[in-house]
Formats: sequence, structure tokens, C-alpha cells
Amino acid sequence: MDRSLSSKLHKEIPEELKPETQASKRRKMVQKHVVKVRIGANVGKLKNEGPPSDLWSWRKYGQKPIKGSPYPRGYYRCSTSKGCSAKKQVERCRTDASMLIITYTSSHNHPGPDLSTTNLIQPSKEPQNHSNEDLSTLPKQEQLELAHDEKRNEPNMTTREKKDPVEDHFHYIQSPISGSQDIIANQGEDPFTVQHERLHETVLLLDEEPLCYSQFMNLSTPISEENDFYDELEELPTYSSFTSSARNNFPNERIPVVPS
DNA sequence: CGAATTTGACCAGCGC
DNA sequence: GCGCTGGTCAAATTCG
Repeated sequence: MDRSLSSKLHKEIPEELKPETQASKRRKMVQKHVVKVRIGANVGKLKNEGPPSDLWSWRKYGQKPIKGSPYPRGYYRCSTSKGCSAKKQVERCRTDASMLIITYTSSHNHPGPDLSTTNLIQPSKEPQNHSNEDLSTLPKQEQLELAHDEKRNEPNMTTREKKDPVEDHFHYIQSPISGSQDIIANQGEDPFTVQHERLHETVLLLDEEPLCYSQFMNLSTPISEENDFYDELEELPTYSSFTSSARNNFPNERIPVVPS
């Protein structure tokens, strides 16, 4: 039909997405936060348990095969709030099928679910758990795919993971740190790593239940939490720039404390 | 029945 | 200037 027309119109009338966002959204300077998630049998687990670990709800709005990667990339948009422009891309690491690369774009322009009452959040410290969120966020289908793929890609691992509840959990790796850097360096050719100066990679290594990982993405809001989070992870070089830009982007969000 | 997901097409940026 | 790739939209389909 007039898909092109409406499409065009849509793109020309960036109601929620200001022209700026739209324009830059294309392929330019978009605040990105790359998170690498190590997935395991967890996926299945999640499905079975289906805990509302995810603070935001994401709606998939697209999927595309990525050049150079055998796995397609899924495009998700925050459906918690209508006007929220928060988005995320989920794809699997081509070098490590057990690695999920989640790229967060934009940020939530809404407080989102009450983090403090979600009970998912720990009092303050314990930044470790920010993982399943992603998987849980992933539409069941995605989770299924992941789980299936996992088995397909690493049949021996499947059995292992099933036997190893410990390894069962995701592994988030904070990038800026040596270890994570290694991982990222591994894919030096990765577009993520060479995205732009505004790109922030965050790889977390978690071995626990998922939790407020979304908070982290919600840097616009729970800055303090995020701060704690990072604090625990040590001082991250990229983090500084990350926060600064984050602050820059959401100066009027509720940022109770600004780490100096 | 409604909401979410899937899939194909279109558009725009970027590299050659 | 052309072609390629990534990103988004919208209709159709599926699931709860």
C-alpha cells in the first residue's frame, strides 16, 4: 500500500523522535551501550520460571540478518511507556555463540517500573545481578531460539550447563576492565567497538540471578544505583565518559546524586 | 479479542 | 554516483 508514504511520513514526523534523534539514529552519533551477555541454559530456565525480572517491557519491531554474522539481530523498543524511545538491539556474538551482544540505544524517558518496589533491586550494593533481564526481555521466541541455538552450536555444552547450575547463569562482563577488554578486542572488527566515541561498551560478568540490570540502562534515572554498580566493578575508564554523556543527555531526569 | 511477534519492504547513511 | 548494509515501519500471523 502506501507503506512508502506512511513510512516517509513517519520518518518525517518524528513526534517522539525528534529529527535530531531520527537523523542521528540512522547511523551516526547515537548513544549506545553495548552489553555482552553470556548465555547458558539459563534461557531455558527463564522460560520455565518466567520471573518478572525485567523491569521494562520490550517489543520487538524488527529483525535483520547482519553481514558477517550468522545470527540475525533483533530490534526492540521499550513498550513500557508509549513515548519512550529506548531501544535495544540483540544479537549473538559471531565469535561466541554463547555470547549475546545487546546494544542499548537512547534511554528511557520515563521512570519506568518502580525499581525500589520491584523487590528485584537490592538495597544498594550488589550490582552483580543485571542479567537475565535481557533474556527475560527477550520475547519467548528469542529465548527459545537462543536456547535452541545454544544446543545446536554447543551440544556438549548443553549437557554441561544442565549439569552445572552454576554455569547456568549468565555472565555479564564489564568491558572497560582488562578482562572484558580482551573480549572486545577479540572482535576488533566489530562495528560496536569502532562505532563512535559516544559508544559505550559494557560487558558484565554475572553469575547470579538477574535483577536490576535494566537499571543500568536506565542510567537516566537510577544514576546512583548505576554508580554503585560501577563502584563495585571498579573504576571504569569508559564509564566516566559514559556517565558524562549520559548526564548530558538526561540532565533533567531525576538524578539525585551526581558522582563527582 | 487483544497484544505481541514475525516478516518483507522501504529509506537513508556510508563506503567504494 | 552506485551499491551495500543497517534500521524502521506496517501488515499479517500467532499466542495468551
